[in-house]
Amino acid sequence: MPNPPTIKEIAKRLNLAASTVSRALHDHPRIGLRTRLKVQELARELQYEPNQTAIFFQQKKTFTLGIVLPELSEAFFSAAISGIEDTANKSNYMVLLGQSHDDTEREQKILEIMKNHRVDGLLVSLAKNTVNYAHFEMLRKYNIPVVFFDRIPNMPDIHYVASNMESGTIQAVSLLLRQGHRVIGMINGPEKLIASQQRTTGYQKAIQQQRLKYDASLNVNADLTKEGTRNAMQQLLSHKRKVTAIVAFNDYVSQDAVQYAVEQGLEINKDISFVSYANLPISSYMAFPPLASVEQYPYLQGQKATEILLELLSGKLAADQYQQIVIDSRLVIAPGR
Amino acid sequence: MPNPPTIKEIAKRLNLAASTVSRALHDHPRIGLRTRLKVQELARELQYEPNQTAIFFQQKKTFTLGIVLPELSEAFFSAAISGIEDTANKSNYMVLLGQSHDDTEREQKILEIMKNHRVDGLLVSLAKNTVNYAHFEMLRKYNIPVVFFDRIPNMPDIHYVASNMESGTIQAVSLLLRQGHRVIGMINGPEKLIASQQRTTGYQKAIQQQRLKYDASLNVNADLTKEGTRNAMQQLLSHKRKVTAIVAFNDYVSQDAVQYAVEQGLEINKDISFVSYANLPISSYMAFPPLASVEQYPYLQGQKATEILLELLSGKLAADQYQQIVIDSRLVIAPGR
DNA sequence: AAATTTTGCGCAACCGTTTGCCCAGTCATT
DNA sequence: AATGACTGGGCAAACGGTTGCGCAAAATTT
Repeated sequence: MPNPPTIKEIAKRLNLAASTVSRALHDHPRIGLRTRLKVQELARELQYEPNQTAIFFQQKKTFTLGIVLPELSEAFFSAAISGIEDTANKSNYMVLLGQSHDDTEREQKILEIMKNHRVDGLLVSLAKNTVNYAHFEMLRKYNIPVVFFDRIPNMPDIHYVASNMESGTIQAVSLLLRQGHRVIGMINGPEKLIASQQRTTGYQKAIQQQRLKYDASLNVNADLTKEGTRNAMQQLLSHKRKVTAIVAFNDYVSQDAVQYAVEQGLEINKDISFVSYANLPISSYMAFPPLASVEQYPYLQGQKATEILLELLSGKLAADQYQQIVIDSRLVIAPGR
Repeated sequence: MPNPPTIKEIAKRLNLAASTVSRALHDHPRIGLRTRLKVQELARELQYEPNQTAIFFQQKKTFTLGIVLPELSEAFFSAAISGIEDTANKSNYMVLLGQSHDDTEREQKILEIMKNHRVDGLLVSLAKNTVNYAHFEMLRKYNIPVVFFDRIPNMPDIHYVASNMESGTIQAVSLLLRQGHRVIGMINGPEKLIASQQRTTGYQKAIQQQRLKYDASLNVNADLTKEGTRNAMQQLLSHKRKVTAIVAFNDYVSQDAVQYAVEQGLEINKDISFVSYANLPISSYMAFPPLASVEQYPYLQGQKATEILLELLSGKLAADQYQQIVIDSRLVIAPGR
């Protein structure tokens, strides 16, 4: 009862060496069948369980993956983490969690702690204002592999999984164009974000496919806050051309924009229509859900990123074989529309 | 560059014993000022960092808390985990995550793995169909303290933090009564859930405070699925007395119920009104948000539960001083109503 | 029957840190 | 000058498991 049984304990009782017991438990071929069975039986009887901390220490490996992401309360991330967890668990890895709450400083601290905790590898989605990547460079020295997902840094020589917003954006804008919209506003995210740039590119391509002219003043960068969105809407609604449709950065932004439009007396889906990028599984309950939404496959992203990390850890992949996986986003038409 | 510096390394370079270095780094008073400074300087220079896995092993402590909960995609839990994480981090603990996805079997597996990973303690919110608690009893043998939160087992001698749904329910029903409603339906959760029972009690008390009679047929148990909710609504709407208000188990249920009512041609907030229990921070975007919602303070619950666990771990609290904290829920009127 | 290989197991070091105990030198007390 | 009390530091064990190497006995080959 007091102390959990150890290998030494088993060895003593059976008059064997600890090494023999260890090997027997691992079905080492050099151990005779009889002793092997004896050992395994006693181990079962004593309910022996290896002390993982000892193994971690000895093997210099913790079977732990660190996850650093901005906010679990964002549906995208809580879906992604399920993909991560499921994949990690299949390979007997556990998941250490850290939320940056979109604060770079906190992100750095978490990284520091995780490094000290000796996680085997890291899965990271950046805080939205992280522009300095020194804390990630630092990890290279410690040989801790990092795979980024979704919010990836603008940095060479990294592993990442991200969705390409371009394809989904093309589809979204094309849909609006097919529906006859000609003046389409875009509430985009922070300019430096890759995801914002991809949205811009997609928007341009879709417009130009129809031999229309791209009007940069219809593409407004906002900061994803409610206030920012409202300002962007104000700007778009006062555009000299009449905006009849909006592509919003994500569902949260979309809903804030809808709210503003309603306040301005506009009738949704008549005066103005919305498409968005899927963050919310519950948008069917919304007063005015977007016409369509670009799916970003969060679970899949988490899964792929974890798979890469695991391959890096198992040596199947060399650290400098940089994996850069892009998952095409895809437009999903809201049911019943 | 090859191996990270160790205490032994420092000791060798300074011609000291490892023990002296260790003590010097910990500002042990028995070490002279001069050597202490010398050691600390070299440590800084070499960028020495203690090998946590070695410390974990030696101290039989991992500074890791295991979190087991049903679903991070439920807003309640993603808020709770922030409370947990923040509190844990303050005391230099990290958080190991495991989602049961409301599957008892998976819950057991996670517990097993976490035990093997030697987490110092556990914070658990039960899968909704967990009725057998053997896997938790097992943890006692390993001296791993567990604090339950929100979804707590019906079991004596445990630590827990949970919100008491009764107070909020009384307030919710009272509000409806004040507004003139006399026939109030309740879509409750699974009968065996403590949270369901508390809702029932609260409902009864509020009714009886007004010298009205409790009608059990107005209190319907459902399984929280969309179908279950629709069945419950059907039952309530066909009640011989005309139901003019509904208390829904949570916001998800509420929205499903609203949807059903709308389909039946009822006008929300006129023919029928809804109050609910807060799960969704975004209900302001809903087509028909509940009139009011019972707040359950997820962040606070996570925080309190973690505080208790930390006190248990630090020995401030004995394992058998069972902490059972109940946080009163409180009705929050939706803004602008 | 001798030489060789195989089989089965033990010895001991090692991973990095902490900590109880011991010891030598220094200083202060009688 | 002898005794005692500090001061500053070292020795070695311990935490639990793994693994390279060595060695004897058994089995096989010649």
